[in-house]
Amino acid sequence: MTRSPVSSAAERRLLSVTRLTAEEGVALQALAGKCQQADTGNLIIEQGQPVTGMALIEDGWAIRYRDLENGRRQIMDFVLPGDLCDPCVLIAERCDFSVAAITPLTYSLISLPRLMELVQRMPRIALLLWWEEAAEADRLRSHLAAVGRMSAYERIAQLLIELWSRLTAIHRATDHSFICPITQEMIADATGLSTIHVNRVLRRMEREHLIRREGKAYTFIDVAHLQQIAHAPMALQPGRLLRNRGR
Amino acid sequence: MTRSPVSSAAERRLLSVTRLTAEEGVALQALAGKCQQADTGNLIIEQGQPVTGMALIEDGWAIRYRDLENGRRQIMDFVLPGDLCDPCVLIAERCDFSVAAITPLTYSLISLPRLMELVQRMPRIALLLWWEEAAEADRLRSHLAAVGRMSAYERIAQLLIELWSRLTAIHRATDHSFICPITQEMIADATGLSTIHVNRVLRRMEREHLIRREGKAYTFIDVAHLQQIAHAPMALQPGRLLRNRGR
DNA sequence: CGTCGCCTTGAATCATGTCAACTACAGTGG
DNA sequence: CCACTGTAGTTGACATGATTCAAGGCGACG
Repeated sequence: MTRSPVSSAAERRLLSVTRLTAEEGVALQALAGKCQQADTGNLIIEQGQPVTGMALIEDGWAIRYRDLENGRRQIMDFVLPGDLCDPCVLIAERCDFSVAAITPLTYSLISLPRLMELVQRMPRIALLLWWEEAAEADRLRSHLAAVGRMSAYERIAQLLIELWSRLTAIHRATDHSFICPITQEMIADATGLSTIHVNRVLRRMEREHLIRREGKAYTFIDVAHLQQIAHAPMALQPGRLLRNRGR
Repeated sequence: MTRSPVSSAAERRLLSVTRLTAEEGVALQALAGKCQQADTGNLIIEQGQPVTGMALIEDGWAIRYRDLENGRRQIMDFVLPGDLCDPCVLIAERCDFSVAAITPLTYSLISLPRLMELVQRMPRIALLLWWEEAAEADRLRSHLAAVGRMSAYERIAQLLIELWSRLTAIHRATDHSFICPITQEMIADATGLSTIHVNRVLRRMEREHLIRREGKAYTFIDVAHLQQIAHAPMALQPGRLLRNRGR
């Protein structure tokens, strides 16, 4: 198997076990060729539509969600810079969820044929995508456990901790502060609560000196306590196949 | 790429887009070599432990779940005959969930090294596993949406419909009846409800002539209505890479 | 024939949802 | 500059779905 810049970028990504770094993002993006913009509210992927490619988020936030009847909505997770938007693209005919930008978004789109060709040439890329899929399943399980079995207070603490640690991994959180461009309604749709109750819980956390908020800026005053409330789990670690990168 | 019985079994599975048939199970099991038994309550996979192999369920039921503090528990999904237990094995160092038999269980275990070797030889196997992973993620998303945004009534209807259609796919449900060896406590842990409330909802469904129950046997009296209540989504369909099986 | 797991039911309680009203602020057009 | 509009956040009063507590039933099994 020959080495190419892309392969090494992917492998570095595996090594770091975090989201893609900006550098790696650029490398993969170079491969993809096309770079696109989306405005707040634009759909990147639409529930039920055939998927045409895979998106690598360069900058900005998106949500992955599903619309139910009655206008109900469940947010599966938040898509951050460096995230691969839908690795399932290679595997499934059409997605069962939508992805929408919630801030202005920069992303590069890798078309399906291009991606398939790449995967044929470098099977390790498929492993990377699979790992991405597994990591998402991992987050889904944590999320499910939270929504199914934890109190509103715990769920929201967990969401805040998760966002903070993911942002820290991509160096978008300084110290114990981060900019979080999501509305309380989105927190509600992610945690399975009502908007109003989310507000009450956030205010309670402020009253209890766990967090501070100024507009979209969140600051953790007592991280340890917050983590304890959230019963914060560890993130998925890569296994042998991805770790031993021998020839 | 050479053809082997295993490869063709796997491909048939892809074609059928359902769980593995008994025949295919036997084929893969032959490959695996070891066949094992587990009693009700035995752990197949333990949360946090390094994974040593992948299990293909031959017969019996299991649950995939996570234990939280306070004795709370979230059941992620039910593992049925023909299911591959943890494809994530190739990808992740250790699982973030447990799998426990809830009936006497027959399964074949494919050890990790064996599996890795097989995947090297036949990359399409990796795609199959990946697809399995994607299908599970799909079920997780439906499950999350149900727990986060649907009423107890809807959630339980959805669970019943899901089990019924999965059992139908492997020919373990006749007509509108099936044997469902799960306790109401498990339904509660899967749907994020209390045991008592699960009971009330089930009784209500009986009163409303939606279902009938005799011990572990469930019968749907009004499937259409039940599906409507459940807002039953379609299951994941495989995409191009798996569908076009050209050379 | 006692014990244990599972199911069932009623009454009281609680967490969370709903409704309604109000504030704050940003954008927009006159 | 103002009036207007819309979106997001905040708060109280009240409603309700779901939980908890408590008690009992029923069948399986040693």
